[in-house]
Amino acid sequence: MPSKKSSVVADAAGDVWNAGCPSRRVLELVANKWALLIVPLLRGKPRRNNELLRKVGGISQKMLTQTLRELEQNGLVLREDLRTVPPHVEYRLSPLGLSLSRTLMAVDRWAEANHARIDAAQQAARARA
Amino acid sequence: MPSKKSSVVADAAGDVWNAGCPSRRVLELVANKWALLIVPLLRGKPRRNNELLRKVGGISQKMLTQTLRELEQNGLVLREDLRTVPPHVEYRLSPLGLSLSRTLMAVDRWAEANHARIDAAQQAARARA
DNA sequence: CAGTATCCAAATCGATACTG
DNA sequence: CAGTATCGATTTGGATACTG
Repeated sequence: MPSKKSSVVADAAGDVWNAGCPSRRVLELVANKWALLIVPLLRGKPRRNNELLRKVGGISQKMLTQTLRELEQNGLVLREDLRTVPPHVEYRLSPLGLSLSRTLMAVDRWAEANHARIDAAQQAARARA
Repeated sequence: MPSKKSSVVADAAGDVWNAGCPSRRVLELVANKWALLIVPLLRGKPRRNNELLRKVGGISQKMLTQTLRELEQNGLVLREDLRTVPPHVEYRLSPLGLSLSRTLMAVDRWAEANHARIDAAQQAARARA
């Protein structure tokens, strides 16, 4: 009989764990705090550059642009230039981006729900050390 | 009447979006590819250093140790030294880490399920540029 | 408003050599 | 086996100044 196909997580040969697999690129695209913050923020209404700059605490214009461009290049974010004067540009999620946003929102929520526990654990570790 | 308390995502003042909020630290802890790969790998059985080194494609000893220590310090991973000769050390998830692993697995799975779409979008973008 | 361009300090990370 | 220590190349990212 053929060996049972194990679940991806049980056996690491699966996919993202394999450097070089295309899914690893996607993981790296997503594994950064600005993407983790921006993508969920883009749900619902489209957002403008300055708006994002204000809402994403601590981000610089450089990183905002860079992250948005990267997300756009990978089909997650759509950029719409209304071609007005003064300029008005809107960013929103593509359907694919919307799908991703559900997953990333879960990460954000986990962070918010558990930061107290993490902080406590860190305190305890520091006390030990 | 009091203004309706908006959902965290609808209004960014919430939490992770606020630089300086403790939950942001948690986000940064998790927003890195090695954590995203290691935490889900630790589900089920405990894993050893060399085992992880092999399973997590592309990671170096340095990054493995560094990531494990960081996760340990924050209460997500438990390190057990069996104190044998030759050394035998096992890493496993704490209950908190197990909780996180469910969220992170979803990210990994999304990457695996959608990398073809992302690749296609990127191709298209390149063709355009 | 919505960016781009540039400089440069700091953080990241792999490779290598070494230890208990 | 399970690390630590160190060096140096690369990357990252903020600040600042400028553009259409």
